[in-house]
Amino acid sequence: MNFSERQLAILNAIICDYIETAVPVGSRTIARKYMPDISSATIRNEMSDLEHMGLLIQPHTSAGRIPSQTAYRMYVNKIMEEHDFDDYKINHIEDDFVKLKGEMLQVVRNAAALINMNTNYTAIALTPQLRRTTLKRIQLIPVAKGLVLVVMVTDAARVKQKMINVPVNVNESLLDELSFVISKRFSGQAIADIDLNLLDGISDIKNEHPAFFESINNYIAEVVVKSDSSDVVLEGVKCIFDYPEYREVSHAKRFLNLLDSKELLQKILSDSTRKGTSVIISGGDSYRELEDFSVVTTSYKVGSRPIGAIGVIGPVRMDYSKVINVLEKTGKALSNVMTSYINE
Amino acid sequence: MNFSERQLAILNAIICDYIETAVPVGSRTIARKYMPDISSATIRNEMSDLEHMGLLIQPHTSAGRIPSQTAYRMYVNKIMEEHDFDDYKINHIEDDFVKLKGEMLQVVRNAAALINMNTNYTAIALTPQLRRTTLKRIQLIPVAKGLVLVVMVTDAARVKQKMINVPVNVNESLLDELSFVISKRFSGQAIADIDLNLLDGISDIKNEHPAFFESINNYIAEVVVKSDSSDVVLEGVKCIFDYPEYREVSHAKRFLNLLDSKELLQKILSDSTRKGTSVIISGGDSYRELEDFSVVTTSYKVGSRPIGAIGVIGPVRMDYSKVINVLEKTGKALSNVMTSYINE
DNA sequence: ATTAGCACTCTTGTCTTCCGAGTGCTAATG
DNA sequence: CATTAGCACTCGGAAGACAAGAGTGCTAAT
Repeated sequence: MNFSERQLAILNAIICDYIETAVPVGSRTIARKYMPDISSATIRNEMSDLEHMGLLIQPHTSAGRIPSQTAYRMYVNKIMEEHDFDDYKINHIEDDFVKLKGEMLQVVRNAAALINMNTNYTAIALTPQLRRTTLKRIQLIPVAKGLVLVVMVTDAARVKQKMINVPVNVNESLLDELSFVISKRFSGQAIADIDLNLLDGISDIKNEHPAFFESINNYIAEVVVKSDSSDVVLEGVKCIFDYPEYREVSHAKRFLNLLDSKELLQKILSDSTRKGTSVIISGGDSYRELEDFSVVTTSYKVGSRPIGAIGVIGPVRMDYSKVINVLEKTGKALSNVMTSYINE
Repeated sequence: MNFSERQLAILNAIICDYIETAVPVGSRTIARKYMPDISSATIRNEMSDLEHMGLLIQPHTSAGRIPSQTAYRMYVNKIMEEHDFDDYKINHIEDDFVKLKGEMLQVVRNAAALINMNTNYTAIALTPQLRRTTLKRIQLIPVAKGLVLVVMVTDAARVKQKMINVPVNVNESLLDELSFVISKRFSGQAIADIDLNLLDGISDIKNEHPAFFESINNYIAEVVVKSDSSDVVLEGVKCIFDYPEYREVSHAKRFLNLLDSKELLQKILSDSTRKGTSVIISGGDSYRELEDFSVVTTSYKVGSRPIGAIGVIGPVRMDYSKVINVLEKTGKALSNVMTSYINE
C-alpha cells in the first residue's frame, strides 16, 4: 500500500494526539493543532480514505477516529520520530547502578523502577539468565540433617540457591571438598556446559553417594533448561490505573491476571533476550493472551552476549517513541554496568 | 454499654448479611431471613436504638443500615461465632509444606497462596525473621575482585545473602578460613548475639583487613536490627477487585499504594509476630494509613518462639470469622513444619 | 484538488419523573 | 408495656426527554 506524505502526516498527528489524550480525534482538532494551513474538510477526506485502508476506526458516527492496531504497527515501524528523552534521571542511571555494587538482582530491580518512573507504564524485567552466564563458584552449605543448600554464583554476579536432599551420612567436610573441586574445575565455563560426570578424581564420592551426586547434577541441569518465574521482576503495577482504558474493573483484572502469569512474561522477555528490541502490539501474531495490551522489550548484555531483558507492558495506546527511547537507554546503561563487573 | 440478647442477635444478623451482600440491610430483610418470629417494626425499633448507640450507620434515609467500625470491632471481640472451616485444602497444608523440604521462603509463599485461595482476600506474610533465629552457618563467597557474597543460613532454614566490598588483597582461602571460624564459633547462637569481636584468634585478620572485618560485622548487625522489605510476601493482589468497595479506581489505587509501602506491612506483621493473632479494623488506633481497610494477622513459630507472621488485608467488610479460622489453621500448620525442621 | 457550508448522526449531560425500598411515627393490640 | 400493623414520608436510582456539542459526509463552489 502506498501513502502520500500528507496522509502519513495526518496519521502521525492522529496517533500522537490520541496517545496523549485518549479521546477520539476529529478533523478539526487536527486542522487546528497540527496543520493549520489545510482545512478540516480536506483532512476529513483523507481520514475517510485512511479509514477505508484499515488504519483508522470510528467508534461511532459522530465521534472522531482512533488508530487501528495496524496503524500503531505502521507508526512504530515507519512513521514514529526519534524521541530524545534525556531527562536527568536517565543520564545518571549508571552512577546509581554502580552504587549497588554487584547485587545484580537489585540492579535489575532498580532499572525496572527507573523505567517505570520515566515512562509511567508497568515495567517488567528478566534477571540475568543463568544459562547464559558462566560459573564463578558453587558452594554446598549444610542446613539441616539431610538437607544441603546449593549456592551458585555466576559471572553476572547473580546468585541462585536451592535446597537439595542428601544422604544423612554426607558430612560437612565432604561438602566443602566437593564445593572446592566443582568450583575449581568448572569456574569460567558456561553453566550449560557443566556436567559433574566430567569431574576427575571424584569417582569415590560418586560411588559412595550416588543419589547425592545425582541431585546436584540434576539441579545444575535444571537451572540450565528452565528459568523459574522468580526471574521475572515487576515494578509499578498500579500505574495502570492512570490510563482510562482500565477504568473498568474487568479490564484492570485482566491486566493483573496477565501479570500473574509469570510464565508468559518470562517467555516474552526470553524471546526479547534473543531478539533485542521488540514491540508487540495487541499480542501481535504470537500472543493471543495479550490482546488489547502492548509490550515493548529490549535486551541487556554482558559484552556482546545478551543475558536478560527489560520492558514495559501497558495499553495499546502507548507512547511507543518515549518507551523505546527510555528502554534502550536503560538497557545500554544496564549492559555497561554488567559488563564492567565481569571485566573488572 | 449493655445490650439485650435480641439486640446482639440483630446486630449479628446485620453484620453477617452485610458481609455477604455488601448491600445496606433493612428491617424486613432481617425479619424475613433471620428472625421470622418477630416483626419488621420491632426490628426497626431495635435498629434505631443500635444506631443511636453508634453501632449502625444509615448511608441515607431510605436505605438499610450498615455496621459501623465499632460494630465490627464488637463483632470480632464478642459476637462472632467460631466458623469451622475444614476444607480439604486446609487439612492438607502440612503435607504440601513438607514437600518443599526446607525452602522456608517458598513454604511461606505457599502458605500465603493457600490463605489467599481459601479466603479470597489478599494474603500478606512475613518470612522467618532472622533476628529471631539462630545461626547455622555463614559462608563468604568471592564473586568479583573486591566483592564478596555473604550467605547466612539459620535454623529456620532461611537464607539471606548480601554483597559486601572487600579489600582486593583478601584471597579465597582467607575467606574460607573466616567462614569456617565464624560458623564454628557462633553456630547455634541467636543472630542478635553475634559479635565478631568475640572471635578468638582472628586478631591478625582484623588487623590486616580492618575495613573488611568491619563490613561483615556491620552486615550481621544490620540483619539483626532491620528486616528489609523483601521479607514481606504478597499473594493474590487482584482479589481486591472482587469486592464492590474497590470498584472505583481511586480506591483500588489506594489499596495498591498500601501494598507498595512494604515498611508498613512489615511493621504490622512484626507487631503480630510478637502479639499472636490480631485484628486491625480500619486502622484501629495505630494505623491511620489503613483507614477503610482491615488487616487480620497471626504469628507462626518455631517451638514456642514466634518467628514470623501471616495475614490478610482487605475491606473492612471482611469475613472475619472465616479469615481468623483459616489464618490460625495455616499458622499452626506452618509452625509445625518449621518446628519439625528445626528439631529433626 | 480544495474548501465552505449544511444537514445529519450520535454521545453526553442535565432535568424530570416515577418507582420502590426503607424508615419513623402513631395507634391498636395482647 | 412490649409488640405490631398501618401509613405517610424520604430518598436514591432507573428511565425517559431534551438540548448542546462534536464530528461526519456530501454537495457545490472555487
